[in-house]
Amino acid sequence: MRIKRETDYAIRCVNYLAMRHGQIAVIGDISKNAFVPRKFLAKILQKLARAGIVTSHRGVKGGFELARGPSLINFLEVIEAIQPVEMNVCALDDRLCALSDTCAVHPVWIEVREEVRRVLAKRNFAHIKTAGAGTGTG
Amino acid sequence: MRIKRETDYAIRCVNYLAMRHGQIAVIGDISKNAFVPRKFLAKILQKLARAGIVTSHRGVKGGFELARGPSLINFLEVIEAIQPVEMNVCALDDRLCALSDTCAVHPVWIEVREEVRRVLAKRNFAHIKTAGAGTGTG
DNA sequence: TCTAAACAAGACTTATTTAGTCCTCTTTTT
DNA sequence: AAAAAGAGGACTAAATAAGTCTTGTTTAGA
Repeated sequence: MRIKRETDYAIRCVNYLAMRHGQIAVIGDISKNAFVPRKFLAKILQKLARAGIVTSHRGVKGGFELARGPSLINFLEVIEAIQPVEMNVCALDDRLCALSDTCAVHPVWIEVREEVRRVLAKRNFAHIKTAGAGTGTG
Repeated sequence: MRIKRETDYAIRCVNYLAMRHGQIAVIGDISKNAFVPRKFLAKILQKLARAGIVTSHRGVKGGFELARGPSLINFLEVIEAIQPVEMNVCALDDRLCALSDTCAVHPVWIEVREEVRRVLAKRNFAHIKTAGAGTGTG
């Protein structure tokens, strides 16, 4: 049970922007500092922008910045900007499992999913200790 | 972020054995009732047996049964018999990410992983309401 | 108003993982 | 010894993940 690499990249990217909150950063800059492949990062930033987590500026002097303060952005939203937190398919959408109606385990998956989402929602980007150099992968 | 189908099958399989705790069930029987492909289920049961969750009996009159009472088996162990709970790769093993040492996000993934594991460990197979017919998928 | 520096977006490609099947072997009861 | 189980490795196909490529649009500034 693992997040996608893309999601890890998104978290690191947001973390980098959080460290330089207030400044506009260009894709190439974020790419180098968060160690994310440039082209791939461009896609990720688009998703974060659509989710309202970052703001993009086009044109010469363009780039990206956080849409809000780091303390107002949590892990859950960043993750869900990239991929759903499902745990089990049925917990996200009953219709994806033919047996949900009668299944005794189904309600447990629903509960588990909600608890996990709460765990993720508790962490925001002001919580992260920017101790020293670190921007690296997790 | 999702468990594998195989893991879902394992949970349903253990749940079925929990419902008929005390009896030995044959693969074909479990397969029909838990709606898991027979050959695939055989593999899953091997993993559950190696993990000490079920006991296998070979030969004629053979089959499988729970190794302990349903209240003594939790979601986490069944899941981890099939796949690790990682969240992010680095949270399972630092060495899988070159940047773990300096990464500011790394410690957060470690915490999150432990909390998620606790959430899963809280659910055991006595907790599951076997209300009516239900054995279906989640 | 032209140009260069940015981002936007969809199509495409490749690698990896998942979800199984198949075949052969061993064990155990009758 | 025969038949009914499980054990285990090799193999395959489908799905998903991870990225690249190409072309287009926006904007600041000379």
